[in-house]
Amino acid sequence: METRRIDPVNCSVARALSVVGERWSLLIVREALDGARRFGEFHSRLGIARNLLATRLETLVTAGVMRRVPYQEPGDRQRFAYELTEQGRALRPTLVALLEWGDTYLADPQGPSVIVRHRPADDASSCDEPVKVVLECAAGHSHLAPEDVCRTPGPGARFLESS
Amino acid sequence: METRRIDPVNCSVARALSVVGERWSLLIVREALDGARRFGEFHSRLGIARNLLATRLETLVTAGVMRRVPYQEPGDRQRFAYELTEQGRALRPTLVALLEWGDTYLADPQGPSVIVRHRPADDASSCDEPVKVVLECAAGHSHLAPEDVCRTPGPGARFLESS
DNA sequence: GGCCTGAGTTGAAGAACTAAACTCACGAAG
DNA sequence: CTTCGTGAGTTTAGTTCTTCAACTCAGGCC
Repeated sequence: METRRIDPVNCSVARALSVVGERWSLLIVREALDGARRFGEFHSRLGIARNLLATRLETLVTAGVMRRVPYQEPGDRQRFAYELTEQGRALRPTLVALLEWGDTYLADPQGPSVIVRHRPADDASSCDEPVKVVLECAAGHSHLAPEDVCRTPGPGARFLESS
Repeated sequence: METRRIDPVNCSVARALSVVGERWSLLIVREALDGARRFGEFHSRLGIARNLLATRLETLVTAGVMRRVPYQEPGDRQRFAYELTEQGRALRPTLVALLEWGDTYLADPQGPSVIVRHRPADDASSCDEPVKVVLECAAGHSHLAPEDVCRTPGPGARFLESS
């Protein structure tokens, strides 16, 4: 029998990248996690072209990563802001993983420009220690090395016959 | 005093994305983590255009994510294969995080097509339980929610005066 | 009314991506 | 020694995506 391979196109990584894999998407999400809400904030923080920002925000809203909400500053007309949905906030681990990778291998000589810290919103138990992303299995083994994990087919796997 | 904001361009996420943020880069790394080594393997698994694959592999090699190594099949001439460096393998947590996000929010109705399992290379302690990515702070608080972390300036931070 | 501001939209030029045909180096077959 | 087959790219032409700059649009303010 031929060895079977998991179809690499029917994969959540590919689907995830089709939503947040475009050039500015993850940076927009990062700024949103950091508190950006308005069109102009994203524009001036990132320096992204305005039309592209409009397109990206629309894509992210359509994908359910962000939400377009009306707001009104006193003495100003109604405008729209963009905020993350729960789905969007769930990208935090991905961004922390990328940040860590960048810090480790592409570091600024000065050191990292950003440190992610444990600081709950209610600030009651202000811990403030740096946060890392770790791989952990369901049996409780933690801090797995990249070599200690492998991909296996799941229930939705399609296969390709290797030719 | 004006509130100071961390310069969002001088950031490891942005630097990381400049290396692996292009359309196919992370999928190439994923296939490499799954054992792909040769030009044709990447090409047929991903369906990426050949010229683009050549360009991406060159970019990844230049960036230190992959390495070009000569190999020779018996009765064939010498060719080149591409394998991940340690820097490339370190992208595993990023890919697991993306996979998890995709599984959670963009799932195939059949269920996930890929499950990442704890299975060390030497297979001695074959645990095989599914692996997740978790946020953990240096004080040992684990399984932090996205809301429980925040970004703070590090030693290499540049600031922008908000205008 | 005329001016200002934030939030987009439009349009032209340049860069990136796709697809398919082409080249190249070698080993094997005749 | 000539031809054929194969893996690994390269070339080229066409399409799509990004960028940049200029323009529009709606309301508030003078």
